Order: sequence, then structure tokens, then C-alpha cells
Amino acid sequence: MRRDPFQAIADPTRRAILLLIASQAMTPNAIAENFKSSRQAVSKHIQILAECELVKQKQDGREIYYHLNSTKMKEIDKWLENFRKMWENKFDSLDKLLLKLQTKQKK
Amino acid sequence: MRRDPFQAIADPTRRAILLLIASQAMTPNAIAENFKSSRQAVSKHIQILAECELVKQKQDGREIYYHLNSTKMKEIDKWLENFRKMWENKFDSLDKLLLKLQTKQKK
DNA sequence: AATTTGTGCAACCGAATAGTTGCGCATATA
DNA sequence: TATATGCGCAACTATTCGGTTGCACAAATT
Repeated sequence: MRRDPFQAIADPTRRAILLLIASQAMTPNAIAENFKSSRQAVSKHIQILAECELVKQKQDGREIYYHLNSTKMKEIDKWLENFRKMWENKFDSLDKLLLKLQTKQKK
Repeated sequence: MRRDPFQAIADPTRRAILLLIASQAMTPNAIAENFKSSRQAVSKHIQILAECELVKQKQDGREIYYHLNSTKMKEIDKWLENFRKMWENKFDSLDKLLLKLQTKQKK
């Protein structure tokens, strides 16, 4: 199944998982210990992250180590790039609107 | 209602709306013209974006101009900041894991 | 004054989401 | 060989989501 990474990071648990494994690869059990919900629920989240390739896995015997896929995270960052110029810009769209409305009233 | 901005940008239509109004404030009708779905459906999306303060509004008579709230977009960027060091790092968590596994096998 | 226009709100509906429990199965361990 | 462990998969459930249509109402236009 193809998945949208933006939809994947919509869930707070999944964002927490990403933060967890960012510094070190972890097994599902180790990850699940950090949450209140069941191991299977956490495993489902991991699977969703894997489907959109935000995480990748490496099997070692019966253990599976999940790790962050930085490349995919970059894709999210790439979208944000569209807006970065906005918040670096002194005159944003609100300013433009206000100027427009003021001009209108003066007529 | 309090809303999660990550949940808000999960929907592709909402992301498109954000891009649309990034450069210029727009009314709901003008925004809706860019999509196949009904005006009301688009309006719902705008409302969700407003609830999490990704967009702000300015009324002018019976027209409402929606514009991007850069400040809130920055919050998303802030979260990504956690991972930025990862993809700038030569040795990421996968490398660490591989080294770990290799050491294990040599035992 | 009558009509059109811009907008929000409510009710409804099917699909997707996030959680649960139970199970099967391969790999470790005793 | 028998048992324990790590993991994924399937079935079920309540809730949320994204869409629709119909309506109300204030503001603009005729």
C-alpha cells in the first residue's frame, strides 16, 4: 500500500515513535514499552510508518530493528520549504490585505 | 476546539489550500474554485485550518479573507528540526545498527 | 422592495482510523 | 524436545473523517 507521509505523522504516537528511533534503531517491543497502548497497536503504527517509508527495517534473527529513513523526512521538509520564504518575509499576505482594505476605504 | 496542526496538514486538499493562500489572502469561494469538491466541503477544510490557527481570517463586509499564519507553520518546522541533524549526520542510526550487528556476528 | 451572492451550519453517510483481543509461527532458550 | 519469546496477522468495534445536500441569513445588487 502506498501511503502519504503527512498522513503518517498526523498521529502523535507515530511522531513519538519517530523521535524515539531517530537516534537509535529499536525493536517493536522496545518501542512499545514507551507507550500505554498494546504492543500490537504500536506495531500497527510502525507498519504505517514503514509503508510510507519513513522508517526502514533490518531483521536480525527473530528481532526486527526499525530505524528512521531520513530521506523521506526530507520530503516533508521540502514541502515546508514553500512557506519558509513567507515567514522570512517582512510583508506577509496579511499586511498586503490590510493595505488593500485601507486603500479601499479611502476611495 | 483545539486542533493538531499535523493532523490538519495530513489532508492533501488542506495542504493545497495552504499553498494557495500562502501568497495572497483569499475568500472561501475563490479557494473552492480550485477544487472539484463542493464549496461546503472546502469550507470545512478551511475551518479545520482555522481551528489549529494555521490560517487566520479578516472580514470585509460579507466576504472573509483567509490568509496563512506563518507563526503556526513554524511550529511544524520546529518539530522537523529534531531530525534535521540526522540527515546532516554522516553516521545515522542504520549505520550504528549495522556496526552493532557486525560486532555481534564476530563473537 | 425583491433578488442575488457569500458564507456558515446541521444532518446524514460511507470509508478510514486507532484501538482491542486472540491466534499462529518462527526463533531462542531451558 | 518442550517452553518461552518476539513478532505479524485477522477480526471486531467505536470514533473520526471527508464528502454530500439543504437551509438560514446577512450583505450586496437590481
